[in-house]
Amino acid sequence: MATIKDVAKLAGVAVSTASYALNHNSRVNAETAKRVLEAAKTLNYQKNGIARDLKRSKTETIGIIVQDLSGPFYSELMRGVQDTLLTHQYGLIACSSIGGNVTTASKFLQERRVDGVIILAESLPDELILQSVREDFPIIVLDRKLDSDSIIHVLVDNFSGGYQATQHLIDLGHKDLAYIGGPSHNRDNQLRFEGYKQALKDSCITLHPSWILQGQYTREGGYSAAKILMMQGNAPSAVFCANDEMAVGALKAFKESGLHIPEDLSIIGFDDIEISQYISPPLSTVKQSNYEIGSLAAHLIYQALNEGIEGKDYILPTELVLRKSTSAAKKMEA
Amino acid sequence: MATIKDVAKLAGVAVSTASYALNHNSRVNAETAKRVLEAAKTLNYQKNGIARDLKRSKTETIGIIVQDLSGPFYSELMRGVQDTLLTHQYGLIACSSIGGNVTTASKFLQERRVDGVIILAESLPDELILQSVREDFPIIVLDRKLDSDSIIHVLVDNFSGGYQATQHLIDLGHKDLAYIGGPSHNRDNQLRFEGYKQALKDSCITLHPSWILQGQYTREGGYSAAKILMMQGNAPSAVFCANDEMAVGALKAFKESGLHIPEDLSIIGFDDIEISQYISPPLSTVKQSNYEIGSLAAHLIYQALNEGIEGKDYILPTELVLRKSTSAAKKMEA
DNA sequence: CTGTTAGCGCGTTCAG
DNA sequence: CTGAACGCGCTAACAG
Repeated sequence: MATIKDVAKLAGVAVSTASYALNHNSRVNAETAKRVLEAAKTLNYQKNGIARDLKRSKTETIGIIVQDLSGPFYSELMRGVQDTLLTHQYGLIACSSIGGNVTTASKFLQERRVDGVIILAESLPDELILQSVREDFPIIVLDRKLDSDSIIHVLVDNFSGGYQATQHLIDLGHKDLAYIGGPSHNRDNQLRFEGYKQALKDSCITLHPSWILQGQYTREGGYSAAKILMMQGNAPSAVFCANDEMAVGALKAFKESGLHIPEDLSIIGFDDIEISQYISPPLSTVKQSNYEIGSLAAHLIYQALNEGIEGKDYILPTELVLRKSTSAAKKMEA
Repeated sequence: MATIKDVAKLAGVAVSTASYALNHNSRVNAETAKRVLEAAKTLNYQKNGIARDLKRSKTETIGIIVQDLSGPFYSELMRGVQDTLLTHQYGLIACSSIGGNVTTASKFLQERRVDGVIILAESLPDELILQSVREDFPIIVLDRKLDSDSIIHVLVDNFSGGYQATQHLIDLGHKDLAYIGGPSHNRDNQLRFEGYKQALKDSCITLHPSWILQGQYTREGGYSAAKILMMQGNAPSAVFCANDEMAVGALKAFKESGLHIPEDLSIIGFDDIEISQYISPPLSTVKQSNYEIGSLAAHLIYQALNEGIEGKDYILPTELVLRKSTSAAKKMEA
């Protein structure tokens, strides 16, 4: 447990000199520096990063709080964050929001252990975030909209995405449009649903309550929802699933029942997850660039830390990705 | 950026008193404590965790270094770690090993920012780990075996797993057993292969070199290996794939060639990844309990920190998971 | 029993 | 190249 003092003593210099030498500051004579470095090696000296951070009052590290470290969080998003921070020489550490408010999440948020945080954890209470607002501590929230202009939001335009997906089906001539949604309290889901409703409204199509189903955002949920839909008798001609996972499940259910996709029924998802392009037929979907979200979040945090920005909100557009699971409606009246 | 000093000043007490009050130490009179707490609230005081850690020389946080924060790392394992640390009131932060040795990984390892680390990142150089060995800093390595008795290893018994899988096929009457392996330098793969060879030997079955193939641990690799196997003419009656990914690929290849699994050919994998149970037929495989590994790792680190243990190594057993991709060999000679 | 003084942990950095 | 202050909170020892 050698400290810089030990190194200095062994090298026969002052602590300050040792510090300069160890940080390769040129004001130290090469000879001396070498002696210091050797002493450090001999003693197996390792700097105490905590002391350093304390003194410099910065950590050059950003924290990201995710719902569950063990869950499949958005990997593209994480990659975007990582890549961007790396170019700015910032480190990244992640923690999960589980465990009440004595967790690492609150350490990140309240105890200055990181220079800024990115939050992607629905279960983290609003209050905890709001309480953590303070000068010069950028907080980027990706999973909700909070009422504070010290918080920067990066969100996806879920409403438009839902609208786009629905409008696409309508454009193909579909009028009987089911919606398989995610958890009802989920904000993203609500907005996608709003988009769906608005699109129907704008085309004067009446919403059919029995075609509004819940699939919990899971593959199994989508599967069951699709089964229910078929059991009801009056099947729709197209289905908009609020995420791709459910769409995959629903697709399976429809295919099992002998329906041909997209000939008999069109299906569109949301998210553009990886397998969407591999399943058969490849899934049409609405894409949100998670990499871009992550990268933007990281970029904003860097800016906030180094140049300063006003707490602005960013809403990223969604993009329709058309593959093979949607096609023109059959002419029923023909 | 209020500090404890400001709080003390506002409350009209000494800094030490403020500290006691904030930590709910009973030696401070309730009245005074209340004044302090109020002052803290007024000033929106938040303790500087870094200063605290520095003084106490411990962080009560464990770091886990994974290959890639954005990749699909073993989620069950992470859950095991999380659960266990939580019960001991330790925090967990994760970082990835990418980015050279100026990364957060080295901050974890060398700068005392965490009380201990768990490593699950093949790309992290051995030297970096070895350099980081020091008194009272537990390091648990899950992905390799290092030559230092200050390092604790938690590994899976890959040899036995390979043996089990092979023996299972032998028990079913198979004698023509192919092996589709992972990267040859990969330790896990080597051991699984050793297990395979040993099992053959113990049953006096000669190893057939043209049935030993390489699939790089990827689905595509497994697919190609299976194709090659079939092109060779003398197809085996059973295949042991060193991981499930390759087994999935191989299965696809065999099915495409019109083989019926398991009637025409038995196939067994390794890892028990999630999709193994969903594919058709569900894959028989060798399971390693990742949750258990994670939980054990966390437990060991806690013990090392609080009670002390000798750097011992732990090898966890594997378990055969029989599903539908293996069945009795056809009687060729009948 | 309550509150205060003072030193510590460790590295950084300014004035000399 | 060095001495000393500093960042901030903790805590042992002491005084009232």
